[in-house]
Amino acid sequence: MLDPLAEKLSRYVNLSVADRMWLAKALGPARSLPARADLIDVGDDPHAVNVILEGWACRSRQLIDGRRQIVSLLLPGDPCDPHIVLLDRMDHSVSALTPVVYAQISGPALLELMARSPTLDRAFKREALATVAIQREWTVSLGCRSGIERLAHLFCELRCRLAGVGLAGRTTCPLPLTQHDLAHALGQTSVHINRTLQELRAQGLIALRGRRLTIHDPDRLAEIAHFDPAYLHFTVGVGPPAEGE
Amino acid sequence: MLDPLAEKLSRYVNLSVADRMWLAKALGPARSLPARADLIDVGDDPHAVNVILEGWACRSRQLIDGRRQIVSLLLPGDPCDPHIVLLDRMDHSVSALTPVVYAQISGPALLELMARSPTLDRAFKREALATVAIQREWTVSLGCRSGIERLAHLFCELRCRLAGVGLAGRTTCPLPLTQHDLAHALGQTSVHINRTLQELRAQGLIALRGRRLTIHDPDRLAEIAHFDPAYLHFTVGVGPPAEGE
DNA sequence: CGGTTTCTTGACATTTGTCAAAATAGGTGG
DNA sequence: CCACCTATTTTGACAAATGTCAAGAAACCG
Repeated sequence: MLDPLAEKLSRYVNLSVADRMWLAKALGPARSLPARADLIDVGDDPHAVNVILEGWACRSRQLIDGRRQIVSLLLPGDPCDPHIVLLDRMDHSVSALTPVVYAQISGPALLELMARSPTLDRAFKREALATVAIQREWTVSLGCRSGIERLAHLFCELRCRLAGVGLAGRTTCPLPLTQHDLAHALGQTSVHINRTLQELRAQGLIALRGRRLTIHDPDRLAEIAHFDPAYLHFTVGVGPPAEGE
Repeated sequence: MLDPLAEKLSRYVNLSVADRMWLAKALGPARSLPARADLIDVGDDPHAVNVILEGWACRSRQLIDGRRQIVSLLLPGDPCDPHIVLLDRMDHSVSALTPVVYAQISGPALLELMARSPTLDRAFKREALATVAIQREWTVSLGCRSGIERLAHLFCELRCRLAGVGLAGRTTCPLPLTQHDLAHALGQTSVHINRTLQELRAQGLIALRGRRLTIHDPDRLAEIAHFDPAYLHFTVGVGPPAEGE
């Protein structure tokens, strides 16, 4: 998984060897961040696009009384809004949930990239559209799925997205989130998440141990979740399933 | 309100007269749609960008068991994802909540527009970023705001967005949604919305009659809602408040 | 091994949903 | 302008889902 970004963009377009090369060259040096640290904070002026290379991060917002909502999860290969550079002020923060390795693409480098390769241009645009679609799907989850459905849906989505960058098998993937994190992402209490997880386990649908998720019955889980992967817009087929880490 | 799109884009950049002209020329003929009709349905292949000129529409998703979630509201001036043309299949539908007048910008016309004017290019990109930011804020609302806070937040947001296209005053704006619509947008029951509305009225914060919202105490409403308009990213000031309709 | 984080449990409170019906408002044809 | 029909809003009684608080158990980390 040297280049999860290229891997991810490959789900949207067919990248040429040259595209991959340019992409690699546009990426700045790898940087590391410990868990819980911020990549960007609310109010910062974003000057580059961050790309997650290893580890998990999230976008989150905090209300003044302390309530916190994880608004989206960023997995390896995920760029943070290719056009974010156009904004003057972050309206949310991006922080590491696990230790994270990331790299930056500067604004000018990104522009050059997209000018040079129409394919990459198209890839970034599709990626952005898929990202909004995911955001919409989260809105649907929070708006009208029950506790158990939300959890099931999130698990289906995460497995799919990770599979898209070769980090998940058909029935298993890493899940380095605490129940507290899950609670913040799904708009519920960790206590309630805990009970819902037990329900899923009791029904023999999943196992979750040692930061790894195993889905025993993918079809039934997807059915419970009302999960339809169409919104991920993976137009180019996912490669051979690696039972990856 | 001849050109709500130009008005809206003016919140993100300073449009030149030429920009406005090109914009007007790129827009296809105005089309009308009765309330409840679909502009686009799930599964359709989007071939143009729809721009709302008059009336309100929404993006929504429906689960197989009938549950429905309004995922976002489209007001006059709102374009539906400038790059949507790149997708092959809609993952949600866009439908009219009131009678709607809209126009289309074809894919090629949009590309030409953005090639000709860097300002317009920038405007559409910022508009897209602001749209995602709104989607994120809805995620926050559904994830961690209570019934009364959600309603308050939505009202604050709608007034601001409408003011951005000259359709709202400082304390009043049209609100052509039924309580049923509000319920679908806020992930609650219409019965509960009804009770929450009464609570807001009882506290002397708002009035809502005849499809028009009046906010008696904007500051307190914003405070209750934890509303901070920063996420709308209106970087260019809103013009003189019209007590418009 | 000791300390910290994460997970689990129980009893209980609160919010929100459900169902069903009545009241009101709005729209249309006569 | 009235009468009637339909869509919307409002109410009440009750059920279900989820949150709160507090404490103990287990896992993880150095």
